[in-house]
Amino acid sequence: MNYNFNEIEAKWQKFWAENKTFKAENKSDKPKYYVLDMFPYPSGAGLHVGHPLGYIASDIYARYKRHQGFNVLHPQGYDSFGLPAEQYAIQTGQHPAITTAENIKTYRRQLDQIGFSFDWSREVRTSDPNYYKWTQWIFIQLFNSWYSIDSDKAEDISELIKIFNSEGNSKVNAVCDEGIESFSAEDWESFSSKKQQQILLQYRLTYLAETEVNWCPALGTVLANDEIVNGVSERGGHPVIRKKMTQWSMRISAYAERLLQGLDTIDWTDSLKESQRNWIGKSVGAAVTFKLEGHKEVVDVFTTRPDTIFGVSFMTLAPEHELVQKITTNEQKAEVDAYILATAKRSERDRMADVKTITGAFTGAYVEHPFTKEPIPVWIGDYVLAGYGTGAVMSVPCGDQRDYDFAKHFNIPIPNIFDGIDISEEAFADKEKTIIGNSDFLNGLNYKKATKRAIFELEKIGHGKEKINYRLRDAVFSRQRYWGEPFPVYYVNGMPQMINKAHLPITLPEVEKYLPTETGEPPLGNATVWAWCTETNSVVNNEKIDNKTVFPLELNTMPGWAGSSQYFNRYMDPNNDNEIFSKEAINYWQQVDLYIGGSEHATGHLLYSRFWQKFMFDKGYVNHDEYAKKLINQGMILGTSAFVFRVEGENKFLSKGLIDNINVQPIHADVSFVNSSDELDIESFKNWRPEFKDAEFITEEDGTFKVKRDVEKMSKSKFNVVNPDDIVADYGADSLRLYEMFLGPLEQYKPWNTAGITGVHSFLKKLWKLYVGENGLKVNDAEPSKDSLKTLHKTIKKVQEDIENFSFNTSVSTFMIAVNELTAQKCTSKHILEPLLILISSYAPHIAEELWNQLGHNESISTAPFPEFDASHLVESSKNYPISFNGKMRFTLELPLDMSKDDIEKAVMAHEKTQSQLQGRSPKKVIVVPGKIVNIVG
RNA sequence: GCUCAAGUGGCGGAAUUGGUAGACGCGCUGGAUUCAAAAUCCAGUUCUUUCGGGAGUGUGGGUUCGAUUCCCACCUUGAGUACCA
Repeated sequence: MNYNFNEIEAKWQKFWAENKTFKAENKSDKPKYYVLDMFPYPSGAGLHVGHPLGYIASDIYARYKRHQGFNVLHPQGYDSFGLPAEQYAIQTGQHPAITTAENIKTYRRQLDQIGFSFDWSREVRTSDPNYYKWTQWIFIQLFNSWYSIDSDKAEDISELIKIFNSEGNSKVNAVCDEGIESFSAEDWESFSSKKQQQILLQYRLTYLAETEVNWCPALGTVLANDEIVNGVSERGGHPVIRKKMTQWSMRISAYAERLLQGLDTIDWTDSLKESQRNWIGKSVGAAVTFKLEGHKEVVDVFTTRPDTIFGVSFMTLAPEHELVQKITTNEQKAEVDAYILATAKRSERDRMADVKTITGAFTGAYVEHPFTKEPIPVWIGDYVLAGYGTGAVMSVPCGDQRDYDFAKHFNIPIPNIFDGIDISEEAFADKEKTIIGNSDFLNGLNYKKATKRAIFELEKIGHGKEKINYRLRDAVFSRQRYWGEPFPVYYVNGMPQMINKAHLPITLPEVEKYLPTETGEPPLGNATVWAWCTETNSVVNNEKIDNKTVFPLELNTMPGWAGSSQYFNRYMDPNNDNEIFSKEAINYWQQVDLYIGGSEHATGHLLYSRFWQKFMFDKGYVNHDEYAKKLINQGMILGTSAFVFRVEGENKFLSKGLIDNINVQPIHADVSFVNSSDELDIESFKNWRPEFKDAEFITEEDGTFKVKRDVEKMSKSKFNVVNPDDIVADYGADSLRLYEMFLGPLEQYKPWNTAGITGVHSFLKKLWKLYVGENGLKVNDAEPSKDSLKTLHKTIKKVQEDIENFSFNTSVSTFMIAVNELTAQKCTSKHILEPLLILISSYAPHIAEELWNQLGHNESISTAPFPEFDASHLVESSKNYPISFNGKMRFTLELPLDMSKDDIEKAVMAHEKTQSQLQGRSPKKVIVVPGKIVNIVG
């Protein structure tokens, strides 16, 4: 009987599906464990071997936890809204829903053949109306909330209205828009309904505001900051410009501090936490107000160095700063206008690329120093960003290199306020070594004390206060796209209203064109049949829109991250039509215990979802304000591209060794044309593209044509994609699973090399032979040998440690060693081979399930308990214990057979004592590692 | 520039708390089997050597009886971020 992996794998995949082996119940006597994967976007290209890496790891862990007696939730779904499907629809007219459904089918087939233990009864799709109904519902909850600084959480908007009614807004301490006018209770009552709505909008957690956005004309939509790479769109590489538009925004800035603090409570990788910390960008300092001479306005700045306030020799405003026009004197107007025009012309990209050139202009205006009352000139310069802080800085050239360079360039004085520091060459920015001088009441103080004192003095004269600034901006939530969640919003007199929950979901309408309308409205403006409102809160679904009586609906859709921000909670109760999830479900599953996914979502999905979770926590829907206890980032599997070299200007190809000094152009060749010795199959390559048909190929002396190999990201355009379908067909899913783990540490980037898979494949064949001989099963009830018991328990220990440390690569080696040893020992005992199978079943479930079944078990191996480790089997049965000492010397200690671990330790200790006395040293500690040599630590 | 991660054979990578560096796999070399090939099995495989050894985990120092592991400085690569006041 041979190892027929294709037959075995199909058989057990069918069995698991039919018996719902991995269905998780929301009630159990067992402890719960929730293992989550980042759900995939179902792209048209299907899966390549890099995609399942994280899923294999999480599957091993989920299966391990089941063996340990946990009730495991291990769901999977699809993040199925997104731009590629829409772009495809624009090009072909094919409805995104259709292509998405097809892609999902392919993904499902590909995932199924790898043998994952997903509970598919809990599948979610973000583009499914039954799912995005709840995305819309959360949006409404956010709209109906504001952030109270006093209670430090989201509160219901009705509470805020109550406060406005009774005492106005002067005592309201909220995270809200800047510059809201204060009003009394009487004022509030006198306001029109529209004015009241406008004011409330400035407090809501999701709000409509005119914001400067990243507009991508080619894609016809706005993009979030994390969708832009090097000034062009991540998708397609189109140019992006800044543009003012009315957009929905999420007030994530309200949660900046909690998002930062929460990082300390979760077990995520340090590098990922660090990215989030940088993205949130907290800086502690002071807000300082400078009076403008001859104007009633003031200039507010934010600074992290209030201790250097006496070093201020000029102010710098961003060119876009609103005061610039007002304060510029007539003499300076021409120069300032010219400068503003010049900077406006420069794209964001140019500005980023060229940070060395110092530019700026003097406005002619002066502010007054709050303490010395000296006049300070006000400049504008594009090194000050309009979007950060207040868009204005107090420039301290002696303490900040940029201010220093600016001052040098424009011959502005550079007063020195540091004791004993030479600033003739560069600014001095070392806070630790700072001693302030030349600064009135701050003289002689260090950075910390001077900062405290400066803030105290500023507060005293009403010119400033302590302030914490965050780099984190509110997130723009509108997209001018078709293939996304519609907003549950309609407008009355231009003011947004929420559609009643009873009418949800507001489903996507059919449109003829997926491009924006001719008047520039988003694609949903093309709909002629859709949901519409005849009067407030009365929605008619899917009828022809009657333009006379209708209140218009929001035509934007939500961004990609909307659907992925609560999916992990929806998995707990995915088919619930009445609630996003039941109380029972969330109380049982609580939160994700282990989350595995890529680190590319560090400042996107992984930040937004934490924000929504904190909001859901504030509203009492969930029990934890962090949803994922532990997160692991799997590294990417890279492709090994193959390059052929074409002589510049000729249709002639040179083998790798012949290039020398000839001018050649490297061209990607499909990796399927290249064998493991890097030789190109010239015929296949010629037939690949018509232009290569008649090309000339110059081979090496031995007649082969060699390609150059290079490791790159796996991608269709680089022709280095390896399809898991082919691997499964040739070697089986178990081989694929083992090999992906064997490639290297989970979190590391590593290249794929199909040639190496023979190693794990032959391991599986050996494993099969260990159990099955020519006449069927070889396993019997024989007493296991000491050596076999040792092999087994060594393996149990190692594999358990490996899984708990997520070092899946080394357990594959451990299995190989175990099978080799047991084969050499001619082990046939079921007391060894049964537990071994359970260990392997997490990694290679199909073969394990088959052998388990042949051993006479009717239940799936996934229900078997994890074997217990017994250290007593690991005690050396050999007589000799080599002792490493002093690097060079070795002692051999003779000990009786079958000594206990403690006795060995005592014996070694005694021996070591005499030896070390001879050496003139005394030992501190003796370590006995079962199964290994004895170590002495001095 | 800043932050983070990582540098070990021809390659992917092991090495637990500082204790025999290179497990395991690929590749390569030799052998067995075969008419032959594939497959399988066995042996070898860090470098160097006068066959006694010697050197060796990016480089240079340090701590230690002992360092791939800890400390300091530097170099290289990768990732993220970028005029953040």
